[in-house]
Amino acid sequence: MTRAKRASERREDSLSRERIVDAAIELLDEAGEEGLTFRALAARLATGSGAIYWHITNKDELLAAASDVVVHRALAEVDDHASPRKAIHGIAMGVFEMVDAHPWVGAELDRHPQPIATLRILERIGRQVQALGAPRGAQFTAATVLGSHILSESRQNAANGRLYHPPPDRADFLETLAARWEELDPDEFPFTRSVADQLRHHDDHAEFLAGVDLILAGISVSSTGARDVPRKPKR
Amino acid sequence: MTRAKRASERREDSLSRERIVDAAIELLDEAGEEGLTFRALAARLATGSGAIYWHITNKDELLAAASDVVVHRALAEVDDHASPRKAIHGIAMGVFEMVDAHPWVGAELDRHPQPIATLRILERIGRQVQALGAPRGAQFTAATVLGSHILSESRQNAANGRLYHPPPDRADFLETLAARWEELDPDEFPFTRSVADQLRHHDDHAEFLAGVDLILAGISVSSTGARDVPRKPKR
DNA sequence: ACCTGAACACCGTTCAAGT
DNA sequence: ACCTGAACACCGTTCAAGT
Repeated sequence: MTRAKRASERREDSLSRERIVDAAIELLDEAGEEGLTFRALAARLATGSGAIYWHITNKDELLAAASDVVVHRALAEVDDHASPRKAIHGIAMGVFEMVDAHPWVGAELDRHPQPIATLRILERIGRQVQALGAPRGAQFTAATVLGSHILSESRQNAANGRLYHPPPDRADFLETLAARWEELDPDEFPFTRSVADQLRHHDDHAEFLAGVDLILAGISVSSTGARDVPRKPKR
Repeated sequence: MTRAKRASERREDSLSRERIVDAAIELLDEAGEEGLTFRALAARLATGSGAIYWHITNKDELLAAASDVVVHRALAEVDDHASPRKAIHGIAMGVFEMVDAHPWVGAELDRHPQPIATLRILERIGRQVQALGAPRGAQFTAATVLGSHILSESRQNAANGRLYHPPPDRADFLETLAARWEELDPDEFPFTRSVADQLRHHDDHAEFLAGVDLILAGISVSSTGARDVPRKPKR
């Protein structure tokens, strides 16, 4: 056993699922989703493209594994021990910054339904929803809504960041966006036009957390409303 | 002018952006995202693949145009004239069913940030948020949160529906999902495991609208809180 | 102006052949 | 058991040549 282990580690440059996934993450971070090809990956690992298939089923599995690693690492750094509201803010910001640093994760997380990485996020949010005292039947809804807000907003932010190369000045970007919205047809887009100007003073982080708090407010209303109902009805 | 118009309509099988987009929608509905290739599209339109490029810039633009048409049609059938809450439910269900019928739209809508189709949805929701009396500064947040919930949940539902071929019995699918969640590591996934059993009696539509109402509750709290603040402060 | 279809520069994946 | 790299069956996109 010790011998077997030593044997597999003897050449630390030998191929392994872990090394492949790490190299894939590097490639994704450097060159984006289109930068991850089996040929480029094989070149980086100094092997043939076919070798990768001995360790990994296909590209989908590779992307899922890469996402899982990145999400896992990001969540490991989030501190849960504050109040539920603060902990949820912490999780939200952790995910936000993780997707900002690895934009491809955002796309991957909802390409497929419920990959393990998404469950990890749901789990961490759900624990805080429980701590918040939400009734049992409402916890799933609450966690899901929080999760989809966090992921959507994170993805949106990351996508905006990578839209142009090189990334323009933040204020310029918002100005361009606001101007575009203001050019929309007044008959078709009255609401969108009416909020366009707010984009000019848009604070991503503040807006993001305001959304989280809006949902938290909804949760606390639902909780108080339903808390009177005993789990096992008396009659 | 009449002559020019007649000339362009003389052969109703001549290529046009509109015909290309319609054919693309057909192909996407029949064969999914991977079914849309320029070769297949050209075959269906009885032309060469290069001809399409005279009318459309590239595949991204084609997907965006196809999504816009489908979203536009779906929203046109939604009735806005009920109470704001009912109208928002109507928009939500309209989007939900549209994505269920055209699963590829769900993926497309958040592949790129703010394509026109997403703005259409935001617009319709935003009008109702205004009607709800949300304060000016909170409208954007409220509409965004509602929009991301609606799109996430719709996409999730559609993705689940297409996961297996042929689609299994609904109850079987939920049972499988619940069982998988219950097999997760108890130390890593206590919350997820604790709600797994609820999946067995999961009602998609009810859960979806419960999420919408949760957010609406949050909006009304924020609104009452802020409504006292006059738009133009007196001092 | 608009269409044709071969050609280009790629992909993911497979597989006989090696060690 | 694990790796190699050529080969297969595709893609999106371009472009000279046609009408």
